Order: sequence, then structure tokens, then C-alpha cells
Amino acid sequence: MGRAPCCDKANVKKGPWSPEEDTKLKSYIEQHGTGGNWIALPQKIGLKRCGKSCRLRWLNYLRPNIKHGGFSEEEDNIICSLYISIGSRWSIIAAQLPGRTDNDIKNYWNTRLKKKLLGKQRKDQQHTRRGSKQITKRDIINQDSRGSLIGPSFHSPYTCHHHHLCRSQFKEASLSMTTPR
DNA sequence: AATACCAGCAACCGCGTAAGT
DNA sequence: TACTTACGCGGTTGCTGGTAT
Repeated sequence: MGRAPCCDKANVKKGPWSPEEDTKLKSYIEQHGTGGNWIALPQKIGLKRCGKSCRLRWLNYLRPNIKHGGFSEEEDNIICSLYISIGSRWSIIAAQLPGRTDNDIKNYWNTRLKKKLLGKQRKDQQHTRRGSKQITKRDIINQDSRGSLIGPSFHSPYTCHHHHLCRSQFKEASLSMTTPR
């Protein structure tokens, strides 16, 4: 059975938004608002898009005062410390960073910040455990196809209930990152 | 110059839940 | 109270451009 689709998939365009679609959506919402119904909105303005897709486009790109890229050191620190305290609640984290969207922060975390934090953590571990092995076979196995580290070596402490070390590892890594040198 | 690989990011999917009936 | 519908969120996918071989 499964879940009923939110729209007619056959008559809905997918993939990247064209400038024309952006203009249509933006000018309509600026004039009339969303009308409290995202699903009806694309039909109203003649867009062959799913309501969800319109909502996402508006929230992440078309909305005024959206910032993209160029995360500051301060923003990095806020994201890291919030991630440690609440986990991957991206919308809550985004609410603390004006102009940033949850999607942007999520991408930034997954592609860069996680590695940055991990690199820092590794450096610190090597420093404290001088002479110990550096990268293990397991580290390599734990790397997914995109090269990001997965598995016990880097769980979110709030999604992993099995590894007691996760929480302390995160805290340790974060502290070493947030505290000024 | 061609190909393979990788990183970054935009967008989609599906679930949980709030709101409406 | 039970059911339906739409929204919001987080995880994941897949495209694109850059870099390495």
C-alpha cells in the first residue's frame, strides 16, 4: 500500500528550478503570500511543480535575507555546540543563525564541518597518544562511498544509544574546537 | 586530452505530527 | 474520538564542477 502521494507525480516537473519558475513563485508569494496551502499554490500560478517542492524552493532560496555559504568561525562554533547538545535538529539550529536555512546547515555539517571537527579530534588524539597507530583498517571500512566517516567512530550521540563513548567523543572534539588557542 | 574520482550542494522522499473535519 | 490531509523535518540521492591520474 504505502503512503498516498502528495501530488500527481506524472504531471509534476522534477529537478532544478529554472529562473522563470523562480520568478513566478517569488512574485506570487511576495504579492499574495503562500495562502496557507502549498499544495494548491503551484496550480494557482501555473507551475508544474509539487507543493512541497515550491515550499522548499521558497524557504531555502527565494525567501528574502537568505545567506549562502561563507560560514564564519563563530557560526561553526554555534553549529557544533548545538549539534552536541541537541543532535541533528537542523531547524532548531538554523533558528539560532539568522539567514541560514536548515538545509544549508545540514549540507555544511555533512560535507565540511563534520570532517573539520573529526580532523581536529584526530589531531588531538595523536597528540595525546603519541606513537599510537594513526589510521586503522576499521577507519577505512567505516568510510562510506562519499568518503565521509560513518559507524561507531562518529555517531551522533543522540541517535546512537549503544556507544557510551560517542557523547564524550563529541564533547571532547567540540571543546577542543570551540576553545580559543 | 580523456577519463575517473571526489566534494559540494540542490532537491527529493517518506515519516511523524499538528490541524481540521 | 477517529480519520484525513497537509506541513515540516531529517535523511538520502543524484547532478555538476573541480581535481587527480
